[in-house]
Amino acid sequence: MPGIPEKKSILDDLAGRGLRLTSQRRAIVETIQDAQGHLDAATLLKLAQKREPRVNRATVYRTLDLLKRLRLIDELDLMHLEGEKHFYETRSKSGHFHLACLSCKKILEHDTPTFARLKQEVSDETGFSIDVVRLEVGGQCPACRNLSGGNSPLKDREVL
Amino acid sequence: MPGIPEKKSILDDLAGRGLRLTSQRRAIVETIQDAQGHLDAATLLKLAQKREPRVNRATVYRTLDLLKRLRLIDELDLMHLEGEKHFYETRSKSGHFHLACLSCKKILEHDTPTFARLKQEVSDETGFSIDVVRLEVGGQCPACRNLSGGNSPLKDREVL
DNA sequence: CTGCTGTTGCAACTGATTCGCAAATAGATA
DNA sequence: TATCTATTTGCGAATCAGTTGCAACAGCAG
Repeated sequence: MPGIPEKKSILDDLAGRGLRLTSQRRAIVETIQDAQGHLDAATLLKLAQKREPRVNRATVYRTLDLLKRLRLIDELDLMHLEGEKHFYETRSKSGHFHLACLSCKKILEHDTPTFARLKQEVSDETGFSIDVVRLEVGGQCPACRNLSGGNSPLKDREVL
Repeated sequence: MPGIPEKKSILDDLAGRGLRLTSQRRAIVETIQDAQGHLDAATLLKLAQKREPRVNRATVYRTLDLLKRLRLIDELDLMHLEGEKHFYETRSKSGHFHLACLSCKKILEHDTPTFARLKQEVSDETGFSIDVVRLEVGGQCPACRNLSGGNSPLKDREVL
């Protein structure tokens, strides 16, 4: 069973497949790997350009698409809290899932053994070979629950 | 604990909140409720216009947004198999999740008790009050696995 | 160092969704 | 039933994320 790619290996992986290590790809990949949070394409472009000013928007999208298809990164929607853009993280961080607080917009990462079991069960029960699992939870974090007075998280006046 | 809205009750729910039951809303809501599969906004527009020709695209989006915020429908991404559009289903069908075959693009609905347990655990472990859970699995269905000769589902030549 | 081929930049394009505003109308009220 | 008014709608333009065609560029194998 192949291991999940480690910190520095995405570029190695690309090279190993005969793909060219351009300065643009280097900048983009390193930006993703060094990033703390979840990057969207526009942010990734800006950060990558600090390392290599010649990075173009189209190249960012093309590289993200490449890394996605090679399963070196995961694409997240994060419950569309900030519009329809996507977010990305290295696959090495995989295994967890994301909780989005609909009030304060914070993203929390979480994991529990049941998640792994669920994946196994789904595979067993359906016969699917699973490539990607995207689990996203939207709700209200403990802090925001308290602020809103312990009420149901979404009252009419907040919703309408 | 309020029950999950039943077949005919979305319009009642809207009325109960003092929202106006326009012919457009009726057409859109009934279309969603009567639909068999998963509707995207464009398809919903076309189908709703068969019931009420005066339905406009903007109204479809506004109504979907309203129903989403009232938690009467769920929004799905279905792994972006067909572009970036979203799909919708009534919340009464909730509880299951979706498996998308990356080869034949078919969508399979599935459920397993572990899914419910997972939600409960997440809530207990994180203190989140959960409003929406979106679980989507991408992979290859049994039929497509056989067609591709039992190999790993995504070989280089398919990916690059 | 050269050439072949994979990559890139550019700018125009697409497709989904949103917006501002004037006109229409559901539903409460008289 | 006629009237009133806040809500909802249609329209078309705008936005936003992501994509594309093509000529120029640049890894890297030889």
